[in-house]
Amino acid sequence: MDMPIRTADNVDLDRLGTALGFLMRLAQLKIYERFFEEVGEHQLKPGEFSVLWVILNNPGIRQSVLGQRLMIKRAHMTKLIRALEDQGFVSRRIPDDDRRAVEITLTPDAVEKVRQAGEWFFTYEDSVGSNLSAAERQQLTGLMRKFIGLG
Amino acid sequence: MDMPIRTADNVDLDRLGTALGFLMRLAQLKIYERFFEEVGEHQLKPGEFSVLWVILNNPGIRQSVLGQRLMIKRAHMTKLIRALEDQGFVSRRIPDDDRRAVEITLTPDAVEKVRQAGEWFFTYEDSVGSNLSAAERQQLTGLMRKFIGLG
DNA sequence: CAAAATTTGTTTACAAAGAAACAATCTCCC
DNA sequence: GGGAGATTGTTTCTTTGTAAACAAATTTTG
Repeated sequence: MDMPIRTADNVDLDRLGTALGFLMRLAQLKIYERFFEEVGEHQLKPGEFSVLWVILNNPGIRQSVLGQRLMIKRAHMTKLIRALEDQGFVSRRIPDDDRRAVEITLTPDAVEKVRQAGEWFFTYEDSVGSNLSAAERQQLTGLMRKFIGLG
Repeated sequence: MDMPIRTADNVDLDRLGTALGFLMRLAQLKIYERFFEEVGEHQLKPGEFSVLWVILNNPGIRQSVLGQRLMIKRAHMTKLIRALEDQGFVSRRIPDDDRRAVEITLTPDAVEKVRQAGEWFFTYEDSVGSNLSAAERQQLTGLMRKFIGLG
């Protein structure tokens, strides 16, 4: 009878509780939070790592393409790349091909660093969704890929 | 041979392409982007709406509990609630019970507004994931709920 | 019961991300 | 070839969200 809600479990989300967009926002926040609890200050944040990983696997990729694939806006990408350049991770090159564009490559030093970062990053990623069964987890991954429009 | 990646579809994500955390970040960005394309400036942003919706369904809920459920940090919640109060959507009340806490309720005017906002909000939410079959979509919703630890 | 520790919310200072305006280059089409 | 329009990246300004230090109230504990 009109008792104020005192614990998060008692909160009635109503239709919000089955709204996909809402659920995904929650999921992402949860993953991000646990990432910092567990991986802590392992120097590279998820956003930075994903940028570096994609550059590792696609040397010479253009800034615009990188941004499209990772859904990072141009203005923000400029800042990210500059920061990574300042840290000596990447180098930029203007192709003769199209002198507006910028091609990004890992520096020789960074190649090994990023591979190593991949070790713990994917170890963490593999632990995401461990409250699901293996089958469910795989199903979820597949559905997410289809949802996004990958593969 | 060594041709720079020119289109997003050609980008090789390698293991990142099946990493759940990464996929969810992408999914959420995609949903958010489409939200603004389609719903545009329908006055209420997703974050604001979800706060108001939860207050509607849990009158007198405490700020801290609201934050826990929606994964919004205390500092940020303070700002959100104050903004909503300035717009006349919510009122705050200090319970005798615990004079540190704040109980939030919708103003009488806001109740109808939020119900109406629910109309278009959930219409949009229902359209999320329409590139999946109905069965897949339902499966995805269920897996997401389990993943998050709901229900 | 009183001091210590915890919880709740606010404030201030900062980081992450986006929007809009801009400059440079390139493409298209007459 | 030469302008109109599109693309690419940068800059500046604003929004959104977090972190850390704080104040007030509450709970715990010796």
